[in-house]
Amino acid sequence: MAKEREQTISDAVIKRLPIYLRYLTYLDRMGVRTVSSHQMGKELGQNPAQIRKDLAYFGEFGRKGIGYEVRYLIKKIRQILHLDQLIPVALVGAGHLGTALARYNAFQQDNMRIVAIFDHSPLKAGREVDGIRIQPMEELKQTVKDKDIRVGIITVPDYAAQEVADQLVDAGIEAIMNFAPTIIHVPPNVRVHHADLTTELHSLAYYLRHPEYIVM
Amino acid sequence: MAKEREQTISDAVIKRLPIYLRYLTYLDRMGVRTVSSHQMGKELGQNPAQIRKDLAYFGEFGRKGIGYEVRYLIKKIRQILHLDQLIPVALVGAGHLGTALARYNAFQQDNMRIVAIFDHSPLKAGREVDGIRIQPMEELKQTVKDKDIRVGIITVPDYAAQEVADQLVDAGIEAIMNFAPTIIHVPPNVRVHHADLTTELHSLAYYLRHPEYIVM
DNA sequence: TAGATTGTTAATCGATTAACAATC
DNA sequence: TAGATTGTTAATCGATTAACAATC
Repeated sequence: MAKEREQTISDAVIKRLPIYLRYLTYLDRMGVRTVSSHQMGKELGQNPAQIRKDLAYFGEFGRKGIGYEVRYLIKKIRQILHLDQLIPVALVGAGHLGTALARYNAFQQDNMRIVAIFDHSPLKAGREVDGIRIQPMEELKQTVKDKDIRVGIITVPDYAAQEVADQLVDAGIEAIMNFAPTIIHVPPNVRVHHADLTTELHSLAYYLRHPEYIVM
Repeated sequence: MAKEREQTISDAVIKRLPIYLRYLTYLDRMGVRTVSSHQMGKELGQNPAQIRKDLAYFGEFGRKGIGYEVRYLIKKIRQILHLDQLIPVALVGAGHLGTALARYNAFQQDNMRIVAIFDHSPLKAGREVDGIRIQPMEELKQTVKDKDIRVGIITVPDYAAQEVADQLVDAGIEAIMNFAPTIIHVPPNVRVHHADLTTELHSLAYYLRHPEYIVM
């Protein structure tokens, strides 16, 4: 039933799946059993055809005339995203942002679990964040191996980000989420997502009304 | 010289401008005077033609045969993004993530300045974060008016996000950056950017190698 | 001058949306 | 049965890239 012929699927599609998943999880909590692409599209601000097409890349999950069974679709999307298995995550950089993310509940959900925290500063090593001991950078490689860590989150200052990325790659990490405000370069077999908080905020400024100009 | 005929410019273009700006600022700090679209593209992983085209929407900033003057281009991009004026920002939700962002240096740069922090909890009201007093929600509307606040950052839990968004809109805010893991709905004259930390992380899982399947 | 690089038009590529037969 | 809704193909739309004349 499911198409296992993985034609490469575009990033845009993959980025939407977790959004669908989140809404479906909400519906499930509300006790809703089935949902149509139309309903989902309305709530999420997306074209229903797009939602159907996105899902259809991976199989036939719906029923004509009925819609999608919420629980079943949740299960399927979790499978597609590999969120049906526990994914151990390492966080590097125990500053304000790093510790906030480690404590951030929404972040610790859905089987992605921060299981190790590293920091460059000897002052921080030994402290705990949410029950996880902060380790020195020297222990990164071994810990990644021991705990089977597959994803790294970078929350160090920009000037240190590339060096940390190199170390994560060297330790055998498969994917990196970078919160440092700089572009990092990694080999093609490692996936990087840039969570660009600053650029996101700055692009917002463009859309402000500008009363100081007379616009006509 | 600059085209003031604002054909609507696509979001994709606007989102790239702060990335250019950041790199140019770095170059300036390094003492670099001019840069070509080719150089920029190489560093930022982007097609040079795209960079030239993006910039050309707003004017002729480069010189044929030479490239772009770094300082001049910085100035121009800052103008385009309205970052040449101080933009007062309010942050709502003084939890872990909120306080971390308020203290986050990269966030307090480039004329976007968090000038007020609000929290629902009476326990938090009165405390300070980085010299800014946490105010109760009741004071939001008046403070937004008094301090001419134009942008709101939402860092409350998901279930509270829509309510906070409504209050920000009611107070006359022009743009919202939403960190709560949920979609919020606002009138069309208000701009919302979703900083979707969780979905970003979850989509990363898709790209992990999956040794448990035999892929052929 | 020769080489480099812009700004811009044209070509390509990819993503979104519309439409509809199939069917619950 | 009639109405609803999927999965999918075709049409549209938009964004990216290539190419090149202009020119520093």
